[in-house]
Amino acid sequence: MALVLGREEELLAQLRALLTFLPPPASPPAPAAPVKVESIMGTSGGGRRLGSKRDRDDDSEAEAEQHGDEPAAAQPHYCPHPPPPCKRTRRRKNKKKRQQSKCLVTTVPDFDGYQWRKYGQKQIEGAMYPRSYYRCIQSAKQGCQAKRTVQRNDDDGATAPPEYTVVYVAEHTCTANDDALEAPPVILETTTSVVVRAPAAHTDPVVVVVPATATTSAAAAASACSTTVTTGTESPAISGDDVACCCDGLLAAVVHGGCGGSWAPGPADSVSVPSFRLQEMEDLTGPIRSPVHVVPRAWLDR
DNA sequence: TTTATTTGACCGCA
DNA sequence: TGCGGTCAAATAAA
Repeated sequence: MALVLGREEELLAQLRALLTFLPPPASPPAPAAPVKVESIMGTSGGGRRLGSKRDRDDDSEAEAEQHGDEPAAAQPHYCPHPPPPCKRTRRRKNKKKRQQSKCLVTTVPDFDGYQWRKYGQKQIEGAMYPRSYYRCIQSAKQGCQAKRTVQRNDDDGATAPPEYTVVYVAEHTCTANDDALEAPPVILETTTSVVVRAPAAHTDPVVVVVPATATTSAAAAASACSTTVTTGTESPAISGDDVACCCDGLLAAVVHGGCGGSWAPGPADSVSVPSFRLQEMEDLTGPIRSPVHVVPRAWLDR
């Protein structure tokens, strides 16, 4: 028993460490701004210019205008009226130095409590799937520097649900979304149950993090999604038997990798989560949803 | 009209 | 020099 408690504490510590990039434990999670239920990349946008804007000379103006989106603090060296030595006066803010980052492998890349806006996508050398680049949706309003990249892990398509490697760069500096406290966020009301897949390839424990109110048992949590959490490039130190605990509104379950093989995919393993359903990730050919649909703790307490 | 996404070009770092 | 990250016009959806 003491052993289990110790593991819980260990898990808690790790979760907290991870969640420093996510909603702060003591304060309401930032998420929450009313989000659109549908923000599926594949259904909107899609425009693409034919010519290169950089062939034009009005870049400086556009750059200056664009600069308004970024916080002054984020660009301490930016001069509002610099002689444009080149077409791009605004230079990388976060490329020069490696920023602190955290890596997370998950089947639900959007399930992190924050809203993100995609600003780029790129096919990475040697990667089967393109990498998507997101920044915090509060970057414009509050100058939040948080960013993340989402890339589907290479697989032969045999694994389902697909796993994504999410790398968080820079901590959120945005405060809890005020709007979120004024109006409830829209929770995805997907009616599809989450089909549990046996993480056959996993030997590491699988950490599942879901809102505490979403399920009543760790097993359900584990069934809701499978998320392997890693910090940096290191494997989590989590090990051991199934553990369930509550962590600031989050219910976490650690499922030893060995149990994965015992999970048989199929309808029998579908789990319906009352009042909170995780969104089933669509096939990778589909878009990666940007907005996150998570119940802020403030809402849970109501 | 506003908002969000797509996507080729640009640019810095390794 | 190549790769990865970012920019921003174009464009579709809301």
